[in-house]
Amino acid sequence: MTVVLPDGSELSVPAGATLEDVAYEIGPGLGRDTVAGKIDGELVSKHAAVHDGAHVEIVTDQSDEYLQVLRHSAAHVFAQALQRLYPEAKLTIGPPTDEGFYYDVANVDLDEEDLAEIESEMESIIEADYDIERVERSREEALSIYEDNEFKRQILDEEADEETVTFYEQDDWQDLCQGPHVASTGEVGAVELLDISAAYWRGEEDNETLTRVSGTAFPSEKDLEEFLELREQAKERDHRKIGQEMDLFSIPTVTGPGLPLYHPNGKTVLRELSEYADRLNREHGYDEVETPHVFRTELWKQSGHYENYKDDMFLLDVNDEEYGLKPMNCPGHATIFDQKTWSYRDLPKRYFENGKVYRKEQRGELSGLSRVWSFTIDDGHLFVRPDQIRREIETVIEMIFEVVETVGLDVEVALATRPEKSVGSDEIWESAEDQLRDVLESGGYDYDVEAGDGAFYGPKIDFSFEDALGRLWDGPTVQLDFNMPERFDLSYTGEDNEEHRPVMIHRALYGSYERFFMVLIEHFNGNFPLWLAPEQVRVLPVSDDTLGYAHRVKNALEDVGLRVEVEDRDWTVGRKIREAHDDRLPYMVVVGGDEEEAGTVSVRDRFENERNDVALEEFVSHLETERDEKRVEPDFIDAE
RNA sequence: GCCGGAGUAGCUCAGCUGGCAGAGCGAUUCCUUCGUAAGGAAUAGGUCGAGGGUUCAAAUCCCUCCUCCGGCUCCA
Repeated sequence: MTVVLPDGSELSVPAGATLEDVAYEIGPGLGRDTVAGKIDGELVSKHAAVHDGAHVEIVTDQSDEYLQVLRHSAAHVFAQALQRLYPEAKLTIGPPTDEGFYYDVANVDLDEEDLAEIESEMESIIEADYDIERVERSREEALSIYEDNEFKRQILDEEADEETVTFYEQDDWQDLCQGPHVASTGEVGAVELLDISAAYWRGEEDNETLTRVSGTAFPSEKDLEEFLELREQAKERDHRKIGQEMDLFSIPTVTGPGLPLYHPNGKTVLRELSEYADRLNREHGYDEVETPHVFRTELWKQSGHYENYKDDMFLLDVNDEEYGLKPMNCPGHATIFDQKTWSYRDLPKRYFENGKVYRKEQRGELSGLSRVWSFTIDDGHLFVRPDQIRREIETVIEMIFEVVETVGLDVEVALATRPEKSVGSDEIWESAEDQLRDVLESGGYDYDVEAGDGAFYGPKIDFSFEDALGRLWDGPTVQLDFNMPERFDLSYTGEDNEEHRPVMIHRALYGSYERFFMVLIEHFNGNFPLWLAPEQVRVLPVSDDTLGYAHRVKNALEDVGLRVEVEDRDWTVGRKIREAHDDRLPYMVVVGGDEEEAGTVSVRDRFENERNDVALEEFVSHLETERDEKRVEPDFIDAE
């Protein structure tokens, strides 16, 4: 039979060959170095048998996948160490992750102080350099080994359909596992246990709570140190820390959880963002609307939110009538649409509102600005004819990419398709999904398909961003909705003089301002582009003698709408510069007697570039351009 | 909501084997008027997250609650 190698070439191998055999077939050196392999893209043990026509790839310690294999083995080292110290601990699953590995265990009580002890036990296992061996056992034998471990038994019952299952052994310890693993525990190199948390068995809330210990592993101590260093640096970018440092926002205990207060600096950034969105919306034919923060629950019953999300809504009793803070803007917008009759000629109708909504999220979920109880959606709702869906979706995606590119973010795109529980006919779902897919394809966008992840009312395209720690958060979105028009009995009169049902499209360019702000803070590390910077220029007089001139410079900059302050504390120039850098100013200008006489300024930017004897008008006009073009970095002084 | 960690001055944090609540930064006042990353001195600033308990004595030990952090689960 033949297998296909990564370069597309074919290799013929004897029937029953394993990946390791394939590697030896390619070359004895590669055979010896083989750690694991991939068959049709799936990481498997080097002992796995290949099938005819399989796309195979050999994993050696030079491969990207090697780290995954090594970390999987590190999870085993952890589990062995744990069971040496706590023989009663029950193992469940312990896979590698992007950052390291974890192992979920039961029947053991751990706190952070125990980790150090386990870690040193792990180190002695690594030092002992036990061979890691793959062993096949019968199902019966496996079941008897796990007589007291209902989790492993469940795995055997549900996942192992073969009569033999594989174990990996090291020293006197073994674990039911498909592998692959490195050759010996010594190969694991450097490990560190990072965290202890809880996880539900099989990820289901009703199941047992397990203890999850997560850690990371690298081939060498040096790699581990580098990783930990990067992790520390990432924490420095945390929006909560920068938000405090730059006086952007706060979430004091007294206001309640997840209810952020925006300080003047933070509000300035948000205002710039909303002005940008307003401009884009106007350019694309949106009409701005406004709706209140609270409605009779009748409205939420009509929209269906009440029955689905009642427990997560803030409900109020007003004169014996129930009201609810709005968790979404769409019912309000649908109601506006419903206030008059529409012709097919009027569509698409595009409404827009920066609407603050309130959702009582689970307490354990709240986190900085990324998950809050009150947030503002840059919410757009489009009421369209079925034949207009494609064009409108296309435009929304263009708008989203304009925003994303303007700020220089990386975004991941996912098409979420019909879930099991959904409303709407097969035809309309199929057509809608096709149109979304088609827009993504013809636009040449890279995207993943998340099958069954759509909303119950329609398919959607989600755009997500990474935070400083690499966690993904949903941002912009565009969603089709077949449900809301039904529930609000929306209609328009068609060319045929019959009533027709419009389709609703929900969309947000930022997602929520809160979350987008969080992503931007971490993305820029607080070093906002000029157009977003809360304070754009700080004027630093050399001494009190030039305070007057400093204010004249400030006025000249403010005349073109720049945000400027004069540093008038009686500090040394060095100190003023230091402070302005700490405050992440894009630009500072130093003025003294020389500048006053010549009518110039000395410019310094956040990259510590300096340029003296600059004509004020030249600086002002550059800043206007830099701001209006939304350039990401200060570029008045070209780096030489 | 679940498991683990944490909450002390405006900020960052020390004190926590029980015995007078501390430091640095910031703030205020005074001196200094300074040329490209911290000039000097003095002063003020605290219900130690909240409530209860143990004790002669609690920031420190115990209980309950609140809030935050890391994961899990959830996310219209």
